Amino acid sequence: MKQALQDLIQQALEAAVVAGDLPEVSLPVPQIDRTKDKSHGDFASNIALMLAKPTKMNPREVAAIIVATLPADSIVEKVDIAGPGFINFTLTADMAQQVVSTVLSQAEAYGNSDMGVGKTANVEFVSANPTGPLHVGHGRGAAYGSVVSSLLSAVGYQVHREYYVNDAGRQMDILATSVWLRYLEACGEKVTFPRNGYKGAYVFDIAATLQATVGNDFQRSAVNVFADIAVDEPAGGDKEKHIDDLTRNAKALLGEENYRQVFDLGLTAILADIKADLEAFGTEYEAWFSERSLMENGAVEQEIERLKAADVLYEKDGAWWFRSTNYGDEKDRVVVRDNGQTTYFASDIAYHLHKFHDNPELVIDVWGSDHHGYIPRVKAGLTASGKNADKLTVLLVQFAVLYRGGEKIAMSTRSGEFVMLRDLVKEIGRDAARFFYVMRSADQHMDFDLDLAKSQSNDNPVYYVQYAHARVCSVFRQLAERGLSWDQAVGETNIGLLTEDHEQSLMTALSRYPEVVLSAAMNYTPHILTNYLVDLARDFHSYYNAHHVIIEDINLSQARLTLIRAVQQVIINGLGIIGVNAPETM
RNA sequence: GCGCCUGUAGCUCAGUUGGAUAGAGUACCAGUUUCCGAAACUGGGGGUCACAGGUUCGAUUCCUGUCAGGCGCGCCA
Repeated sequence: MKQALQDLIQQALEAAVVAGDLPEVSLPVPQIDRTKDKSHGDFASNIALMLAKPTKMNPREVAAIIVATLPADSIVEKVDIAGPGFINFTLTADMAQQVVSTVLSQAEAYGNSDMGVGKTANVEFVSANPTGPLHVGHGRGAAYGSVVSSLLSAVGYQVHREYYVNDAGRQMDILATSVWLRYLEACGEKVTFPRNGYKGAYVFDIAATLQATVGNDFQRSAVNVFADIAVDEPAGGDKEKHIDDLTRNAKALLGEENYRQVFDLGLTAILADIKADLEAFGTEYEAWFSERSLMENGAVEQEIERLKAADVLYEKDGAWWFRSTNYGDEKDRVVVRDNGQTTYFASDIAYHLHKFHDNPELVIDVWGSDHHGYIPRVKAGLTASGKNADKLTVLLVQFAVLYRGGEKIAMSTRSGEFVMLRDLVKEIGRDAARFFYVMRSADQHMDFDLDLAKSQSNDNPVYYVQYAHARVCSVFRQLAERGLSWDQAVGETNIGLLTEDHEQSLMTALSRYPEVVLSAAMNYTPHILTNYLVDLARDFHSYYNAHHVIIEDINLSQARLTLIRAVQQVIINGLGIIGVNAPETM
C-alpha cells in the first residue's frame, strides 16, 4: 500500500518537473507514513516539506503542485494538504475492507513477505557454556534469538539457527575437575573444594552418576590430588592458579583417557539438560556447533598459521598475540597462551570464518550485553582474515532483573544463587515467559515482574492477547450452539456493511500487520510485534464490548463473523512468530 | 580513567529512523453486565521528554558538553 502511494507521488514529481512546475532538483524517495491521527487520513507524506529547501519554494505550494499532478487512482478516496505541507491520503472504503479477504485467503501466510527470499541468515544465540544449567539470564537471549529467527523466516529468509557449544577450554576443565572432586568426596576422600570450582547441586548429581558408572576406580588419594598446588584464595593465594593446578593433577593422576571420561560425562549431562530446557522453552536449533570440533579438525591451528603468515601475529612473553589494534580494537589479544593452549578467541575466529563459509546474507550473533567489548576483536579477526566484518551483526541483549512481591531477586553466579530458566517456565509458563522477554526492546534493561507474568488478570498482556483469540473462538462456539454457521462467501460480499468506527479501526489494524512484521524483522525488534498484538487485542475487545456479532441481520452478522475470523488469524500468526500459544479457551 | 548502552507520566515502557496537539499499560478517581466469556469495556486527572547549548521550516529523535545509572576494559569463556 505504501509502495503504491509512493509510486503515485513519484510519478507526480516527475511529471511536475517535466511540466516545469517544479525546478530540476534531485528528487528524494517519497516517504509515506501511517498517520497517527485519523483526521489526517490513512497515510501521509512529508515530501513537500523535504522539497521546500532545494526548490526554495513554500512547502504548501509544492504540495499543491504535487497534488494537482497526482495521477488518478482507484485506491485513493481523497487527498488533502494539511499543516505545514503534509499530503494526506484517505483510502477508499473498498480498499480498507479488502484486507479481510486477503487475511483469510492467505491464512497462516498472511504477514509474510519476500524481502529475504533466496537469502540465508545464520543466527547464533544463547551459546551458554555447558558448565551448568541455563538460568533466567539466558532466557531472554533464547526468546529474543528465536523470535528474531522466526521474524527473518517470515520475511523470506532461510534461517539457520545455531548454538555454539564451548566444549573445550579452561572452563570445561574446571567443570571436569569439580565433578571429580565431588566424586572423591563421595568416595570418602577429604577434599577442600576450591573457591573457583563449580559449586552447583548438579555437580553432585554428575559425580553420583560417575560413581555409579565406574565405582571407585577413579578414586585417588586426596594427598596426591592436592600435592604441589598453589594456595587457594581463602588462604591468601590465587584461586585461578589453584584450580588450574588441580586440573593438572587430575589429568596426571587419572590419565588422559579417564580424565576425558569424566570431562565428557559432565559435558554430555549438562548439554542434555540445556537441550531439554530449550526445547521446553520452545526454542529449537538447526545445529549445535562444537568448539572442540574446530580444534580436532585443525581449523583453529590452520587459522593461526594463516594469521602468522599474514604477519598479524607476534610473539611476546611466550604467547602469540593478534594485532587487533590494527583493526580498531583497544588492545592486542592473545590467541596462543604461553602454555601452548589456544584461547577461546582463537576458536572464535575460526568459528566465525566457518559461519562465513557459505556466504550467508546475514550473520547474526545474539550476545549478552556484558560481552559488548568483545565485538571489535571478533570483527578484527574477520577483517584480518579477509572477510567483510560489516556483514556480522551482533545483537546485544541486556539482562532482565526479576521482581517478586515488589522485591528484586538477587542473583549472582558467585554464590550460585541464580534462578534457573526451567524454574521460571515452571512458575509462570512458557507463553508468559517468552512474551515478557521480548516485549521490551532487547537493548534495554528490563524489569521482569513475575507476579504480573503469572497473574491471570487484565494486567497481564499475554493473557490479554490470548483472551482476544479465545473470545473469537467462543463466539464461533456460541454460533454452533445456536444451530447457526459461518458463511464466508456471504460475509465477504457483505463486508461493505462494516461501517462502524470500531470495524474501521480493526481493518486498519489488520492491514498494518505485514508492515509490522517486516519492520520487526529488519530492525530485529520483536517488541513492536508484541506491542502490535496488544493494540490489536485492545481494538478487538473494544469492538466486542460495543457490538454484537451474532445478530438478527444475517448479512451484517456474517460480515462481522468474517471480520473477527480475520482478527483471530492475525493473532494466531503473530503469537506464532513469538512462539506463544493461541488457546481456544482460557 | 577509557569505551559501549541508557535517562520520556508516581511505576513499567512505546514513540513508525527529523514531522502535525509526546502515547499505552499500571496505579488513582468515576462509571458499564436481564444480551456472543467482566481475564472485558467507557471516561478523568497526571509531562521542564535528565540538564545546557547547537544544527533547521520543524528536535523526544541528530551533534557537543554536563549530571545520573548499567555493563565492559583477563594468557576466562
